[in-house]
Amino acid sequence: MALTTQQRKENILNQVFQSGQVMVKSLASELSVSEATIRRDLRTLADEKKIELVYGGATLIRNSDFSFRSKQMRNIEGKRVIGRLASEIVSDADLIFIDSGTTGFEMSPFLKMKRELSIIVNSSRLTLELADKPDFNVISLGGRYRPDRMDCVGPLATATLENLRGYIAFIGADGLSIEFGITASDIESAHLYGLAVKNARETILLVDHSKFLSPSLFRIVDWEGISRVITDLKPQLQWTEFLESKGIEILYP
Amino acid sequence: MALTTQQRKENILNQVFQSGQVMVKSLASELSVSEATIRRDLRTLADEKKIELVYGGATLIRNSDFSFRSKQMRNIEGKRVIGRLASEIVSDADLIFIDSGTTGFEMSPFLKMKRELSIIVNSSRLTLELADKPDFNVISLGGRYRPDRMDCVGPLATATLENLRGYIAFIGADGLSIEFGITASDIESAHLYGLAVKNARETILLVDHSKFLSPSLFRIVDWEGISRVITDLKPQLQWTEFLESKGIEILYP
DNA sequence: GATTCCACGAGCATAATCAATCATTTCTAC
DNA sequence: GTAGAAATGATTGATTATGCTCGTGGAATC
Repeated sequence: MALTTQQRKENILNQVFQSGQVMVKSLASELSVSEATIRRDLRTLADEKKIELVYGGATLIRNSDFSFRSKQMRNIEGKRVIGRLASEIVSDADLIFIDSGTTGFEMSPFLKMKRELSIIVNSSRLTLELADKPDFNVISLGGRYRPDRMDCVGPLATATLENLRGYIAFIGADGLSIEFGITASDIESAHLYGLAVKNARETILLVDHSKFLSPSLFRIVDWEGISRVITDLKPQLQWTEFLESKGIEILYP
Repeated sequence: MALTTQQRKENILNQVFQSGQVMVKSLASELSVSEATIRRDLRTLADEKKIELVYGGATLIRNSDFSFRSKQMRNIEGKRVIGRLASEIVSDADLIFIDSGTTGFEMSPFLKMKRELSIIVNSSRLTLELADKPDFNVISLGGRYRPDRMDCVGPLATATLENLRGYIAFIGADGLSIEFGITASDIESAHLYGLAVKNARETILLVDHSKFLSPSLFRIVDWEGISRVITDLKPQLQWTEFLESKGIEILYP
């Protein structure tokens, strides 16, 4: 049988996914091509991160790489620090909510060190990232899916959220203002996260230093619902004084 | 035979949909035109995103496979055919529900030729697959996420579904039984899809021929809610008679 | 650690396929 | 009928795929 290169590669991929491993020799005889061709195929597939080369053949890829960390990663280091600090608040078997922003996403590697967490999310990135840990229970909110942000919002999301209480909410705002409160750059996120805070047992705010004094258009909540703020640098005096007056704890490295 | 350009392209498209793959050489001899003409046709169709060029011919649009294909690729060709037939029922701007099975997933390349669909899903695979088309409105059900099936089920999913009506449901059963009805292999899927059928305006059943006479444990619904059955091979006489007596239309290639 | 075996990658030759171009034919509008 | 446009077929050079050989080096056995 004369297979095209595409068909052959698909065949190889199927075998890899099926049995977790393939060998150059057997593929060559099975597909009636030379071992050189098989090696070339495997190398191409490996370049595309579809498989992983091993001596004698290829295997499934280990790191299910869903991390498109390329764009909009301003101050990624700061967000990672915040993610680590935030994770320290979480205990085994906790019930938490994480919003769909990049800061919350940075919690995931540290959260994976915990055990038996239940995690409410509206982000498909976080779902995929966290769900591969078998003892985690990931609850997706549902709703209208926004491809650009990879999250779900809208009435269906809020309706689902109304059925959930007792969680610790981790919210990453787009902007902060002493007078106006915590803000987001789009109204649907603001509405959903406002409800998330309202129903939460406790709310932790995750904001890197650039968010102070740069409010966005839509208010999520005012300061009443917030119990702690985690950031990457010590805020200015006016902020520390303000937050202290509100009884809000400030955490930074 | 003298075909017009248009007829020839339709013929090519049909072949691609039927077998998933066409080759320049065979098309040229089959349609009695030069290979150059075939290449031009294929390039035009590829420019219209109808097919994808590969070395030696063309294939269906490739779904962005990550590790999905790992299991349950039994009878993938049959499922693709069913997916194509099912898509023909869908019109532009329709509201549809698709379950999280592989058969439903095979509808996606054909659905992408439609416009302005609203699609209710509980599968993150389908979400990611369909959401990159800007005029599509993807509604995710939410609920407890199951990593192995990449879908959401449970009370939160059913609660969200209770808010939605008027859609056409496409359900891919795991098994069929004349006495017991349509069945699934896990109770949570069965419960969710049972509700999906109950609230649907119309329900289309997608089952490849292997599902006939192999019922699973958990009933989704009995036959009352089903208006059409789409399969890949003509069922046995007892099935055609039974479905006819229930007023259920049968579609196969 | 030394030896043997064999997988691997690079380079080359061959064959198949593709893209671009041009001449010819067919279709269409006037 | 004629001119212009579109479609087709053939040709050519470029690209891609494949198989073979050979030198290198990793892996297993002793």
